[in-house]
Amino acid sequence: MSRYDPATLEPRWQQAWDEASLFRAERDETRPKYYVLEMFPYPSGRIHMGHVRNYTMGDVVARYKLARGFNVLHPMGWDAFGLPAENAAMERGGHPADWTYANIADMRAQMKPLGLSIDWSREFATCDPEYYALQQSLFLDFLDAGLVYRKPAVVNWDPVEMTVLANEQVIDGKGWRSGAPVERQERQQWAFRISDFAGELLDALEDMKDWPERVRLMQANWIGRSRGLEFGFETIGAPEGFGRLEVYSTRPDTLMGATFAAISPDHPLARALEGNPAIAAFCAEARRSGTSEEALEKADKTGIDTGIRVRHPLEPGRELPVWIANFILMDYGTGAIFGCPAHDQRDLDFSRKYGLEVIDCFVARKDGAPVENTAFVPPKSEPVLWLAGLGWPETATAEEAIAATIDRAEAEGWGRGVTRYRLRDWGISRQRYWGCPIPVIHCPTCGVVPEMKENLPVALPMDVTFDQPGNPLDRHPTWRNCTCPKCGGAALRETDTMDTFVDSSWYFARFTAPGAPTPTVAEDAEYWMNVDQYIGGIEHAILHLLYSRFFARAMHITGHLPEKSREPFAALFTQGMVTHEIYRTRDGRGRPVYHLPEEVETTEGGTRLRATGAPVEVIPSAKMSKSKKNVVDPVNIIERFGADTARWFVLSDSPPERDVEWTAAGAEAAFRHLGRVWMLCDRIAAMDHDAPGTGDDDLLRAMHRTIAEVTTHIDAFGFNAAIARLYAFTNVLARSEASQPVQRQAIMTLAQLMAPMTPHLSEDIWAHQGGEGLVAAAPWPVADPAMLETDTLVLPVQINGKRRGEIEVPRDLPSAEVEARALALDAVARHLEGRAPRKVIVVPGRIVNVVA
RNA sequence: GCCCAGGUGGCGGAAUUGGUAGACGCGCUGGCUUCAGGUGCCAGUGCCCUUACGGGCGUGGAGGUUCGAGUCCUCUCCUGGGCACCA
Repeated sequence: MSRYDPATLEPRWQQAWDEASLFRAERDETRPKYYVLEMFPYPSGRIHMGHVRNYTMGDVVARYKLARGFNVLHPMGWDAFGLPAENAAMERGGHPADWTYANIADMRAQMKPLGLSIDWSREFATCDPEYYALQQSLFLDFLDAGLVYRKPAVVNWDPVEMTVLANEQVIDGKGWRSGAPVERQERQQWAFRISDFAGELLDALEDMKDWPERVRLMQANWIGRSRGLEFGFETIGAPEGFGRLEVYSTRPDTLMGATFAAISPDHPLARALEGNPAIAAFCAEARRSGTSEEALEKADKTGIDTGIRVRHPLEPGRELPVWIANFILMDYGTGAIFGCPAHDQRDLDFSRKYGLEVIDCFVARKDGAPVENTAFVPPKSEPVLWLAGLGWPETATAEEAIAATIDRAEAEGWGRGVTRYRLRDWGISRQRYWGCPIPVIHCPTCGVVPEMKENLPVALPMDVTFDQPGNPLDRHPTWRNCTCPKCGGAALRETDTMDTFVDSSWYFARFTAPGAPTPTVAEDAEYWMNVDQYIGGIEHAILHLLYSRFFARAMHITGHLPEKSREPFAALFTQGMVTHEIYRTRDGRGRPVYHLPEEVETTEGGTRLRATGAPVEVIPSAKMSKSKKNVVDPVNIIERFGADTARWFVLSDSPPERDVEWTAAGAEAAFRHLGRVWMLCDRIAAMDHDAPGTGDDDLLRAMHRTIAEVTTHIDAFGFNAAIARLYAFTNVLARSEASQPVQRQAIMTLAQLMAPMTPHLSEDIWAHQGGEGLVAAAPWPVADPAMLETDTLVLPVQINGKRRGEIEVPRDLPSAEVEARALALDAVARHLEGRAPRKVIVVPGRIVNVVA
């Protein structure tokens, strides 16, 4: 008897699939297509268990759909632009392109042994000049269609590195590398007009039933539609040109409680006042904090009185002070608000800090007390008792009061109702080298001029260094120099590159025609689009997916995608992370020291270091991270156990949408199980073909039930539950004494049902049992409904909702008879203690409950 | 701070529309095989009381709806994720 040896078995079958071109996707209008896509990876150089899980899930879907007769498209590529390549160049020298392509080669070599059913002929990287040239042509088409413009936007500027920093690179207001205080700076930025699509992107979510509810909710909140009042305050003492101050509020019902107005430090009025050194100093300080919403919300609320005042629109005699406040965002609304401290916690904190007045507009209907240190903010649909209403009923809800205020403002002409979105336009300019150059030219005579399509790509120069601060494109001796496409005069190239989210916003469309000279090909897009199943991490729930939805619309408007592709992802699945325990000890000074899994051992006495026997603290279920040393390298796992074990384990232990904890014991158990299945196959092959067996029918019934259950679970993405059924069936088969032909049928069906998860082992079993062709190409087994029926049922019998016994009854026994048999049970008689039951509930085919 | 998700045995988790809580796996315990280098097989395993029969308690906590709640409702605690230049 030979041993289960994945190291020899797996490469053999990968070669067989290759030779059969089994996963090569060809357009074929006579067959239904199925496009399954996993979010493509960033080429960091090493695959991790998260990749294994993500791509295994996609592979299960792809292989299953292939077996169900679909023409499957399952491609792979690389999200290859981005900061890490530049950081590597800075730290180690070399060029980002070399680093990136070497990483891609390494990662591809690590992925291939997983045996994924990928059409590798369609592979590309977003940093390929062929890809970004087409992205530049899309940009020009978008520009032409009015979907792109330039606007000033606020960025994190590191004055030492002379570069713009990502939010994650700003730590406590300082640059992560330089340690220099970061400044908020306004720069001209290219932006996509995604906010023009805000309403549409929001409304369309409604129909996207095959997206997770929470992702749709997160996107809806992100887009953030609100209805409010916009109006202008008349100002007193403001500089020339600032006669009115436009404000926006979603709570105009609290206007009578307004006690101050506040503007963003980036508001034009604030800038106009910077002649005052105190104001200039305040604004400079405010701009020093990060630009993220989180940083603004968490920062202490501070402000400065400008000395300017505004007139209350309904009580012209009342004047409100105008403050500059650090928590007002220039990007939202008009960058100016009126503050009503009684009904907004931030405004209240601010008012208490600076001694501003607090006026209650309404109080709770029961025990309504004036506001002290907690703002009164009940749900808008709740009736409240109005102290400062504007003619609406004394117990109106905020919703009613808001509508009434807007109506009145419009009737009296001092304000208007406005629907606004929280969603801002998508700023795509990055002052970085390793990205897709924005194909425009700055001409001293013609201004901003698009590059001509025949000159694309605007290619990144290779002769650059990263040893000085700033963007290498800015300081390149010749790259910027060009001629203006309009007037032919000397001009300069744009040195900003595009946000890498642009690269990933259309790669799924490019996969439908990866070699074409145009971004897409109509026939291919028409046939392959949309992505039937998209799979990726929840961390992309908002940005990547929202940008892609916008991009698909923009590509439709510019003629690159069909109408149906406005929503490019028919179904979305968000998978959880792979986690692992962290092993921690403390050094002499109490600082944490982390240990690799192989450095520790767990016995009855607890977990200890192998080397010293020192006790180790175990922290469960932590995201794998190099600094915590709790990473498991898939390459090592595949070497030791084979790809099928890795695939089986990452699917088996947790529901796909949740995190899975990698454990060495679990991986070993998976390996042992696959070995058992393999030996089972061997045993069945060696059986006497003609010897009589017992229990043929039982085994066949179990087999058909397993087919039905596994199929249902795979359809519902319940891979862990499918695997549980496969375990159970394997146990049944292992104990079966059925005849050889029936056992052979059972093991071959088992191989088929396991094939999406463990494709190599399944091929081997299939071949061993004399199956025809490749199991990967065999049609999916179908359960015989007649074999799923049973003649009798076991019904639990409850007394007052507690299970006390069970009865076995014929399937179609009438309820009255079921009731009689249940009452005849000893346990029922004992609990009734001679009394008649008050009620008996019989749920046919389910349960009997006796109410005593 | 705001938004979202999740809490079920020692562990990962299972459980059509509200209908036998703990499937399946890990771990652990006992036994068999004698395999000496990660073996196989059998049995048991939520907690507590009980020799047994049987009983009580159990899905983060508190209340509620129901013949019946892991599932529905209200409040609450804890953990994880996202927050626009990380990809």
